[in-house]
Amino acid sequence: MSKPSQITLADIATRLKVSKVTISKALRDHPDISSTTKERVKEVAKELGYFPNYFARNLSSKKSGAIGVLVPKIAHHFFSSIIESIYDTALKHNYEVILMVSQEDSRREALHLHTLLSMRVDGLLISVSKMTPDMSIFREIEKLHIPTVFFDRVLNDLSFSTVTTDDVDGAYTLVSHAIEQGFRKIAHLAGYSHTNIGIHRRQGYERALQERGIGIDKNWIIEGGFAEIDGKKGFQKLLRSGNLPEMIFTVTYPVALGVISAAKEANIKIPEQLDIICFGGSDYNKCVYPSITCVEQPAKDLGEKATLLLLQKIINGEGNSEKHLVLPTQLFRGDTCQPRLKKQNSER
Amino acid sequence: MSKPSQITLADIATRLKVSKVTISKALRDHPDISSTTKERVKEVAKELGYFPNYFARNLSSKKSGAIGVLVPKIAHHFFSSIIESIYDTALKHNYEVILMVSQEDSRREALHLHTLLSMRVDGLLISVSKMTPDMSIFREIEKLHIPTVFFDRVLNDLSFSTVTTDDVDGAYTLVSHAIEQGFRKIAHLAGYSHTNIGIHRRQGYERALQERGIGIDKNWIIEGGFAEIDGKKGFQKLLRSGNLPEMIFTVTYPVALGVISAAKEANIKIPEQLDIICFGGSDYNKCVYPSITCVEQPAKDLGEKATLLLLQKIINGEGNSEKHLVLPTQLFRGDTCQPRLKKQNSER
DNA sequence: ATGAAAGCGCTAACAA
DNA sequence: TTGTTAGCGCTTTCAT
Repeated sequence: MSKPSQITLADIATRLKVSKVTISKALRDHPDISSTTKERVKEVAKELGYFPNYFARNLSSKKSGAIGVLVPKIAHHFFSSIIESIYDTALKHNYEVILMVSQEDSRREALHLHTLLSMRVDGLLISVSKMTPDMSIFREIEKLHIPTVFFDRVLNDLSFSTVTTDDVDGAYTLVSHAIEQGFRKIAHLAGYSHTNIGIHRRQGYERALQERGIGIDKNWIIEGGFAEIDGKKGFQKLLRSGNLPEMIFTVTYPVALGVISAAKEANIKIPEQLDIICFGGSDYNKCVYPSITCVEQPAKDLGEKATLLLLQKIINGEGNSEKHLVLPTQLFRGDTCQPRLKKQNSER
Repeated sequence: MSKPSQITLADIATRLKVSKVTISKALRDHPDISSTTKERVKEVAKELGYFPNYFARNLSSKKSGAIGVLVPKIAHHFFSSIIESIYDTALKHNYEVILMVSQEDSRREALHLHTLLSMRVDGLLISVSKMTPDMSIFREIEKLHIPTVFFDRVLNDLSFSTVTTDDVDGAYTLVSHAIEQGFRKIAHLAGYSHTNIGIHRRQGYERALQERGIGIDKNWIIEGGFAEIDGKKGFQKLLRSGNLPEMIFTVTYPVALGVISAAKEANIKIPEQLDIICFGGSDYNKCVYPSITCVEQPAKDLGEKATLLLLQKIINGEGNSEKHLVLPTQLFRGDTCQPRLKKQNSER
C-alpha cells in the first residue's frame, strides 16, 4: 500500500452514477457530452484529485503526444540552449518532450533510442554523439518510418531531414575576418573528420586561407574532440612542436577555453602573445576578458526550426520527407582577433 | 499506414507456435523458461525487430522504471551538471529519466508535475522555480506518498527529503575570505528572500560581517533573481546610488557575469576598480580573466546523492522518510579578491 | 446525449 | 516448463 492506488475513471463514474465512457469523453471535451455533465464531471475529477494515466491513454489511443530528443551532451551551453528552445516550441504545440542524453557514447545512444521507440514517441529529434556511431540503430529507425529530424550533428549518408548551422560559411567568415585583421599563421584545432561539423568547419578554414593565397600547413591542423580537454591537448601539441602560430581557430567554444586555460598555465598571454577565435560562443563570452571573437550559432533558432519541422512531419504525415535547413551564423567581434598593427605599434 | 503497426509479442508467438506468455517471460529472462527456448525467442525477436511497448508493459506491471526530474532551468552550468549526474546515476541503476523544465515558471511547474504523475514515475526529483510556487501541487504530491527528493532549491515548510548545498557556510567562508583579504565595503546581490538559497547565502554573508564587527548596510543588499540580467540590474542600481562598494558578493555565478558585463559597459574595471566574488562557479571560470574567486558547488555530487537517496526510497519503501543531506562547498581562489594591499602598493 | 463491448500489448496470478 | 485466464485504465467503434 505504499502507492495508494490512483483514482481512475471508474471511481468518478460510480460516484456520478454514469459510465466510464461518459467521464472519459467529458474530460476530453468531446462534443458528445452536454456541458452540464462536463462541468459536473470535471468538478468531481478535481475533487478526487484525478489525473489520467498516461500509459493507459496512450496504449489505447496509440499516440504518445510526445517527441523524443536525443543529444550527446547537456552541460554545454550550445546544447542546453537548443534543448530549452525545443521544450518551449514543443510545449507551445502541446507536445511533451522526452529527453535522453548519450554522453557522447554510441552504446547509450542505441539504448536510449530503443527506449524512446518503445515509448512510441510520435517523432524523434536527434543529434549524434561524436564517436562513430553504430549505424544500425539509425537504419532501424529509417525502416520504421517514424518522423525524425537530425540537428547540428547529423549523419550524412542517411535520408533524414536535417537542421544544421552553416558551418562552412561560418568558419570561412571567421577565418577571413582574422586574415583581414592581419593574421597569417593560423592553426586549426579541428573536430573529428568523421563528424559533419568537423569536416565543414575545416573546409571553411581551408577555403579562407586558399582564397587569400595562404598555404595550408597540415601540422597546424590538429584533429580532436569538442570539449575543453581537447583544447588543452591541442595547445600542448602545438607548444611542443616549438612552432606556435599567431592565431588559433578552434572548432568549438569549449575547445577555445581549453586552449586559454592551458596557455594560462604555460604563461602565454592571450591575446597578446597568442590570439584565438572559435566557432560558437556563449552568453558568458561577452562578460569576460578576453571575450573571444567568434561566429555565434543560432542555438535557439536551431531548436525551434528543428522542432517545427518535426511537428510538421508528424502532423502532415511523412510525405514531405528530407528537408535540409541550414541556418546562418553571426560574427561577434570580441577582445581577441584585434588588428595586428595595433599590437605592433603603441597605438591604443 | 504511416506508422507501420509495431511487432508485438503475439507476432513472435505465432511465428514460434507458442503462447505470448512464454515469449514475454523468455524476453525478460524469467527462470521459468528453458534456455533453449529463450534463445530461439530472442533470435526471432531480433529478426523481427521487436521491442516491447513501454506503455503496455508499465500499464500491466504498474511500474514505470522511470524517475521524473523537474528543474527550473537547463541552460545553466550548475543545473546541467546536476542533470548529467542524475542521468548517469539513474542509468547505472537501470532507471529511465524523464526530464521536465519549468523555465522558472510556476504554472509550467504544476503542468509538468502532473504529466510526470500521469506517467506514474516511480519517484520525483525536484528543484523549484524561483517564483513563489503554487504550493498546492506540492501538497498534492505529499498526499500521494510518491517518493520525492528536493534538491538545491527546496521548499522549507513541507516534509520532503532534501539534498542541498551548505549555503550558509559557503557564503560565510567566501565573505570571510574577502574580509581577510582586506575588503570591508562588501555589497551583496542577493537572491529572493522567499527562496532557501536566497535566505541562506545572505545569512552567511551577514554572519561573516557581524563576526568581524562590520556593520550591515541594507542599501548594499540588493535582492533579485539568479540570472545574468539580475546582475546587470543590481550593478546599475549600485552605480546610480553613487556609493560603490569595494567588493560585490553575488548570489550566483551568472549574476556575477552580469555585473562584470555591466561594469565593462560602464568602463569600470574588474577587479582593479571594483572586485567581485560569487556563490558557485563553472568549468569555464578558470579559463578566463578575471577568474572569479568563489565557492564551488558540488553539482555532480548533488545530483548523485539526490538520485541515490530517491532510489533508496523507491526500493526500500517509503518508511525512511525525511532525510536532509547538506553538501559542503569548496573555496576557489581566482583572479578576483586578491589582497587589498597589493593593489595600493606597487608590489607585484 | 449516453453507454456496452471490445481491445490496445503486456504481465501476474494460477493451472496444467 | 509451458499455457490459460484476467485484467491494467483508457479510448474507440457502434448501439441505444
